[in-house]
Amino acid sequence: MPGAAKSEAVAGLLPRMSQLSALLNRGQLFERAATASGVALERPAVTILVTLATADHPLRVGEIATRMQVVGPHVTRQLNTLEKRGLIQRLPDPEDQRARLIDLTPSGQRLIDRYLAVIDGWFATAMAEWPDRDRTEFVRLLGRMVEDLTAQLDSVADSVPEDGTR
Amino acid sequence: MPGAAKSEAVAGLLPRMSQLSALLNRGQLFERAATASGVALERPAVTILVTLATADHPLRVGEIATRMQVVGPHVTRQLNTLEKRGLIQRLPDPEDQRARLIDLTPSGQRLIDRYLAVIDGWFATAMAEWPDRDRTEFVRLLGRMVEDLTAQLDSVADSVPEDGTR
DNA sequence: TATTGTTATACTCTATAACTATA
DNA sequence: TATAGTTATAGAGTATAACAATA
Repeated sequence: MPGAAKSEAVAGLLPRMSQLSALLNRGQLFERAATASGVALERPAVTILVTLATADHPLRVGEIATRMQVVGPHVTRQLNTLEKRGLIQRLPDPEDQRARLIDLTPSGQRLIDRYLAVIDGWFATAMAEWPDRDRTEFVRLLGRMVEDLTAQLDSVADSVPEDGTR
Repeated sequence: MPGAAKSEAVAGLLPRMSQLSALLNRGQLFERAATASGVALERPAVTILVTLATADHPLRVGEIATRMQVVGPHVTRQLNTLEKRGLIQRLPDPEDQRARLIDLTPSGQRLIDRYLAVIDGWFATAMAEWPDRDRTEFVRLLGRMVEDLTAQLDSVADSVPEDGTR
């Protein structure tokens, strides 16, 4: 049987990941960072700005949705708000008249830079006592975990067609 | 200035953590595991069972809420469903007549064991190619990150009393 | 006919407010 | 008077359905 690793090693992984997730979603990481950086936007809107800032080039609506793992209409609604506030702009995509390229305005870039600076500062402080090597390793392993877990879930989805096993 | 670590090392941490969180919340880790293990419950209800299973002894309602980082009424509502289905039971707390101790029934224990076995199996498969050392390190560092980030956010909350800075 | 994005609507999850019982 | 839990209600976040425009 391939693919089965020691299960004892991974016991306790789900609770930890859930806690981390709760910290992001309800532990007010967002809320407090927004306050501390003077950002008066809802969480989903900020998430879009973070996605755009991380991409460093304009993204299509569909691409934003994929990266955020949400559906298109959700992105559209947030973009409407962000556009009204002058934080993003919808540009025509020269390669496809149906699509739009979403880009940060200078004002949007400044805002999200402030926000990310606060968060990164908190992360840095939280890990201040860590050995350098642990910091590097954690970022690396976290990235790999996201990749491998995504692939694993995709393969599960493929092998369980429609209605599930039962 | 104490507490400031290299910020370059932590750049990219937020996107990764967000992705992991999205995988848990919307990437259908839960939904697929529930299907694969034949668990017909909503996500919040399963989260409570996981919390109880991880604790290995009965918990008060308030303690469940704290561990899940949610408020009391949310827990109560889920418990009502779980009790009706015979998966948990409310026992009197001998030390305080106001409190109740929530415990898994044998049926609830079996159900959550099946569910956790599926998830742990997926985690193990996702990390099958990892060196043993990386697996261990990841679990350790993830645990420490949760601790340290929680402490950091608490200290931020303390230093920003009511209305925030601006 | 398939795809990109939008609008309108509905659902899931969690919080706040008001209350009861015990400390 | 404060605390543990419950009930009822409200809100935030995201999904599904129906549609328009371009490919």
